[in-house]
Amino acid sequence: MNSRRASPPAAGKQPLPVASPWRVSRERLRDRAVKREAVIRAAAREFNRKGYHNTSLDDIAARLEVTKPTVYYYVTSKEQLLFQCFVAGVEQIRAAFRDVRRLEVPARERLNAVLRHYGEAVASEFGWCMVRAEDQDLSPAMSRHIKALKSEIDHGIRRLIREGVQDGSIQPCDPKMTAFALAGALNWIAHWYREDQSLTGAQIAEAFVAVFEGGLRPRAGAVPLAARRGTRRRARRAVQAVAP
Amino acid sequence: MNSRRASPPAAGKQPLPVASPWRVSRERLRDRAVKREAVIRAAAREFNRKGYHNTSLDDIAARLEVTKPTVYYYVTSKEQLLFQCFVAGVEQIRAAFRDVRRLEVPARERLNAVLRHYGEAVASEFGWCMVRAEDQDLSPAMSRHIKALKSEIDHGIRRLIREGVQDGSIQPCDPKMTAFALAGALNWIAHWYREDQSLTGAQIAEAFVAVFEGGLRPRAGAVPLAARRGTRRRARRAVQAVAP
DNA sequence: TAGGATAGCTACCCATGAGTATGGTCGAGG
DNA sequence: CCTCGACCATACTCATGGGTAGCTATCCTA
Repeated sequence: MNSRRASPPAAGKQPLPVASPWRVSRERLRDRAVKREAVIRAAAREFNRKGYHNTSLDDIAARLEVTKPTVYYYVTSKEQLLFQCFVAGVEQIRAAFRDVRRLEVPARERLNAVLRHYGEAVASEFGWCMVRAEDQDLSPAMSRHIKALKSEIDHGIRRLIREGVQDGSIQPCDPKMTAFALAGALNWIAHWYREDQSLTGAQIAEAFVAVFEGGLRPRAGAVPLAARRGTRRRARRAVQAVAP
Repeated sequence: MNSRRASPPAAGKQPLPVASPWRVSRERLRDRAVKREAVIRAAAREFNRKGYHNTSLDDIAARLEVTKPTVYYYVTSKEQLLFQCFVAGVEQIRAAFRDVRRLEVPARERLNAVLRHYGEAVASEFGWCMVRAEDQDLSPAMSRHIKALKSEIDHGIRRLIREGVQDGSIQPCDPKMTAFALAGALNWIAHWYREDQSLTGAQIAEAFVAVFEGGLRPRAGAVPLAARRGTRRRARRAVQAVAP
C-alpha cells in the first residue's frame, strides 16, 4: 500500500530550479528550520511571479510538491508568509546601514554604499515582497510593523543626506524629497527586474548610483558626446534655439 | 410603496468629496457618458485607497450609492474598470510627449517638461491604477495592451535622453538605465502620495526634476551648506578621512 | 395613452481559495 | 515489538466576491 510517492523521481519538470527538501523522500531530514525557510522562499518566488493575491497556498504547496496543510504546518497564515518574506528582504537593507556606520568617509560615500546594497536587495528574490507588500493586504498590527521598518529605512537615508549636506559632500537639497526620489527609483527595480535579465542587481544599483551622483546636466569640463562623435541630428536646431 | 430612497439626504458622510451623479434622484440626468466616467473615477479612488484586489464592486457601487448591477450597466467587468483607469492616467503622459515635441529647446529641457507632467499624472487620482496595474491581474490581451503603452512611454523617455546626450544638454549616460531610474522615482510617488499631503503633485515633480538635474555631488562653484552656516558636526572627521 | 427603451434593484449562482478536521505513515525510543 | 509524536495527505467547511437573471420603474415618443 505504499503507493504514495509512487511516481518515479521524474527528473523532468525543468522549471524547478531549487530542489525541494521534500524530494529526498527516503531519509526525511527532519530539520524544521530548513523546511520552514524553504516554504518562505517558495512563497517569495511565487509572489514575485504572480503577485500576492494571484498566488494561492495551493500554488506554493504544489511548487514544493507537498499539499496545503503541510504549508500550514510551518506557517500560521498567508499573511504571515508575506510578512516573513518582507522581513527577510528588509533585513538586508538594515544590515547595510549597520555596516556603513563604521565607514570613515564622507556621507555621500556612505549613502552610495547603502544605496548599492538597497538596490541589490530589491533585485533579490525577496525584493517584490519587501517593496510591494501593501499595508492594505495586512492586518493592522502587521501593517504597523511594516510601516515602522520602512520608516526606519527612509529616515536612515534622510539622515545620510543631511549629513552629506553638512559635510559638503552632497549638494544642498531637501532631504525628504531627495530620499523619496532615490528610494523610489530603487524600489521600482522590483517592478521590472527579472532574474533572467542580463544585468545583475549590483550592476543596476551601480548604474543608478552613477545617475544620482552626477545628475543629468553636464558637468563643467565634461566632453559632450556630440563633440566626440560627429553626430548631430536635431542637436543643432535645439542648441541654436536655446541661444540668446 | 415609494419607500425606496426613503432615507433622508443624510448630509453626513464626510469622506465623500465627490458628489455622485445619482444623488440628484429627482431629475435624473440621463447622460450616460457622465455616469460612466463617474464609475471610472470612483473605481480609481477605491483602488487607490485599498488596492485592486481589496476593492469589491460592491464597494465601488456603495461609494456611488447604487448597487452592483448598476455598475455593470456601465462597465463589462472589473478588469475593464482597471484598464480604463489605466488608460485615463497614461493619456495624460502621452499628451505631455505630444506637447513637448513642439518645443524648440534642448532635449534636457524637453525631458524635464515631460517628467514634470509625468509626476503630476502619477500624483493624480489615476496614478495608482496607471502605475500599479499589474499585468498579472489582467487578461493576456489587456496585459499586452498595457505593456505596449508603458513601453511607448519608456522609449519616449529614452529617446529624449539620447537626444540630450547628442545635443550636449545631457551628461553621457546609459539611456536605458537612466530612463528606468527617472521613471521609477516618479512612479513610486503613487506609493506614498496622498491627496491630503502638503505638497501638490507639481511641487513634487519639480523637486524630483531638480534632484535629477543636479545630482547629489556638489557642482563646482556651488557653496556647500557647511560653509554658509557655522555647522559642522562630523563633517570635519569625514572630510579629513577622505583626504589623501 | 400605449409601448418601447433606458436604467436600476432584488435575489440569486458559483468558482475560488483560505483555513481545518481527521486520520494515516514513518522513524525513534522504550 | 509497540507506542508516541512528528509529519503530511484526503477531504472537507465556509466566506467572499465576480457576474447574471429577471423584475420594476421612469421617460420619451408616436
